[in-house]
Amino acid sequence: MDTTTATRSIVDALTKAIVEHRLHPGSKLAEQKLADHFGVSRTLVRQALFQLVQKRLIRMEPARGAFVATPSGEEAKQVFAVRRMLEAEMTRNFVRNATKTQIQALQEHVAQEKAAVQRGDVAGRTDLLGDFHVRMAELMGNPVLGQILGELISRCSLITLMYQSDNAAEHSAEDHSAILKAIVAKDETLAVQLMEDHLSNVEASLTLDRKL
Amino acid sequence: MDTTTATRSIVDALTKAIVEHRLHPGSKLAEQKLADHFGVSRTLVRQALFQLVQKRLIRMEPARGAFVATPSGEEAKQVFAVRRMLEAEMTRNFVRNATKTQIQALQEHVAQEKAAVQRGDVAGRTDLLGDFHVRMAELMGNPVLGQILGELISRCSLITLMYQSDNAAEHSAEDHSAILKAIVAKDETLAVQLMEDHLSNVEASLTLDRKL
DNA sequence: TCTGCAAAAAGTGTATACAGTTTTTGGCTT
DNA sequence: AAGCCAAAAACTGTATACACTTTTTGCAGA
Repeated sequence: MDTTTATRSIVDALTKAIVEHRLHPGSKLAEQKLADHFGVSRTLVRQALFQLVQKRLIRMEPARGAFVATPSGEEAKQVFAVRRMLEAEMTRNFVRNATKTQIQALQEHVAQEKAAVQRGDVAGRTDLLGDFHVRMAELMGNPVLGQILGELISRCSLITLMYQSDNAAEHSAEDHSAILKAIVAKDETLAVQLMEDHLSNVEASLTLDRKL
Repeated sequence: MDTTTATRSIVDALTKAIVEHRLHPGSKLAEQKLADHFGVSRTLVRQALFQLVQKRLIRMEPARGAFVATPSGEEAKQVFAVRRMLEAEMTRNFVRNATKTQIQALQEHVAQEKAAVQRGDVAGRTDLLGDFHVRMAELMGNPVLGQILGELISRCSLITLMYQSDNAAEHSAEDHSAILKAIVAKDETLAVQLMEDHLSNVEASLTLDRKL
């Protein structure tokens, strides 16, 4: 197996674990334990950890090791600010250029979201709600944008875990539905506005200013 | 020295070399040679190389090694598209919120650009022209945005080297000056428009569709 | 029981070793 | 002289070794 693949699978596994909240913010990530778990040497684990540092999902302290990241409230606001910039324009472009097939793909996604909400599947729901945004970026045929957004959204899953005050994020599925409706109606201004509002709502539902 | 610092300095040195065109797209980066050059073992060099892969400045081929990236024309367009999204909004926010001190800082930067252009300092000019955008992002007090933009701009320096057809980018200093003038005049719409046009001009000055 | 401290254990940071692959070299054939 | 193949060299991918740092453990003293 080439190094890229081996390291990549560790990065993916750890990313998944963090995004799905199986690893909590602040948790220690001991290299040897991870190495044993994945059946490889520390070398590959370290390579993976360094990549996760760059994705801002973990931090490394000199001689103390790696820990799941604990983004500050300030950082959270910045992440949301960038997301609004990117996703507003993304939405605008989507309204202008999306094909029927692409819109249909998004509609199916939203249907899945609703199903997850209805059956109380919290993990699946969280996953799908983030995926909505990534999916949209991918459909735009701009992988550069898709990758940046994907990373920002990963960070958001840490942020929401740390700062969620209530379950206001449950409205997200409805927000997505409304955005999609505006897209279908080719109402560019409304779709953009709804997307911005949606992201602001998610941010507002967090208590980013609480003291630590 | 903690690992972060050691590896970081290698990443920075290689980044600088690539951005400043001392390492050309496609060049082989042999690990042992780099290790000897930096006076460290291959271990640290490899860590640095992996980070550069994530920054999209190099690519690694299985069992063949690392090479300076050769971004495709398509990728270049995507990078510029994302830059327009981010920098348009960044400019809007800047007009709204920038303090006198911040505007002054940008004015001094533009003055430096003009000086570099006037004395024919190509390397310094290229550096400063990219820095204008990074500086603006930093002044906005959003490091998350700053970092993303910084990486996109690094990639642009590879892109411009590969696809530059003429020296149309020489107009950039004037563009920056015009943008700044609109900012001073608090003309939000104009400033945003000029920034978008500026980025489109830079992109248009490249021959991104040429066959390889 | 609680505090402090020293020894031991565990963990990180870097270098090196080694297996497997790719590239280069050099000679042999045509 | 050009092309081809095998041996050698160079290089990558992973594991391991080792020095140094941090954390834990366990015991002595108050």
